[in-house]
Amino acid sequence: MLSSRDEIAETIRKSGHRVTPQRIIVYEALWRAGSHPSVSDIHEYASKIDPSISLATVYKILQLFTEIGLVREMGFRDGSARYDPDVNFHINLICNECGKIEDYDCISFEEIAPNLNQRAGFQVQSHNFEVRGICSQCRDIR
Amino acid sequence: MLSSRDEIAETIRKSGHRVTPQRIIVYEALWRAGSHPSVSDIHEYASKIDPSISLATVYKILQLFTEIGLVREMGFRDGSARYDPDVNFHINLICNECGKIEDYDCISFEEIAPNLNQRAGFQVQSHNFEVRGICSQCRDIR
DNA sequence: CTGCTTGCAAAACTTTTGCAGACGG
DNA sequence: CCGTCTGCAAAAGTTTTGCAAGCAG
Repeated sequence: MLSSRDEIAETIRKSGHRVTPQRIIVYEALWRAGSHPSVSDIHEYASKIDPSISLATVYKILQLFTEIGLVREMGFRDGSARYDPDVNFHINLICNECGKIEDYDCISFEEIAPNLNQRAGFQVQSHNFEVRGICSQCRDIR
Repeated sequence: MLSSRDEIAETIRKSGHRVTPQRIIVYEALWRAGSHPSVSDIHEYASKIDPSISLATVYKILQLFTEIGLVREMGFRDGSARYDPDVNFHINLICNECGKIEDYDCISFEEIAPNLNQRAGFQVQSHNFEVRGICSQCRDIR
């Protein structure tokens, strides 16, 4: 995570966009509104800090953050999008029973698909690696 | 792909569900309505075979197929869900420019995350590995 | 026959859009 | 100050639901 507000502001500014209070709040909400939060989660958390922040604004900011690589859009299909502020390569373990999402570290992407750029001519910008199943807690309950 | 209608019917029956013409049509549409089709794509294709098939029915059937492992729900977030009838482990290369989705084979999942079940107590049911970027064609145009 | 499935239409959500006013640099 | 950004409200989609009628087994 980017440690301070200054660092976040710097990243936004460098990408050619303006630093606004709403953007700072949304970035904080991304990390604090629970793990892999939905847009609603983020908006709910952000509203605690600034009740006037609008849902549409949250959508727009998340779109911007995705473009500049500050967050990763998860293809979590429960009707709504989920966001992962950890943009480093990792596996998301999603429990089909309780819905919990856990991060799991594995070997590097380069080891998984060596020279993807040369072989397929594909220039990688982001990853989304989801594995669904039953987590240990839900398995034990059964 | 399951080669014949009989095989598909058998799989559905074995899962404890009824075999209906709509289910057979949707399964065929999954493979023929283009690569990684959306629900609309599938419904459109299915309608050519049976114009009376309803969109709600297609949704319900896709939900069932996902549960019994006959198809994989992709977390492709362009507003609508996408489905991949190839449930074998592979990478989906998604072009951020033109939207094209390509399949890419890589090392096995067991090599990527060895003994996931023992290590994390996670019982894997399905995979969804998406890599976004720019495809060779779009890169050449630039 | 029984009760799972379908089709229809409405409802519930999520996400996008257009615009006037606010404000960051 | 200029041009980007926000908030609002409406619009556009997508997905779900309830129910009566239809069919698979």
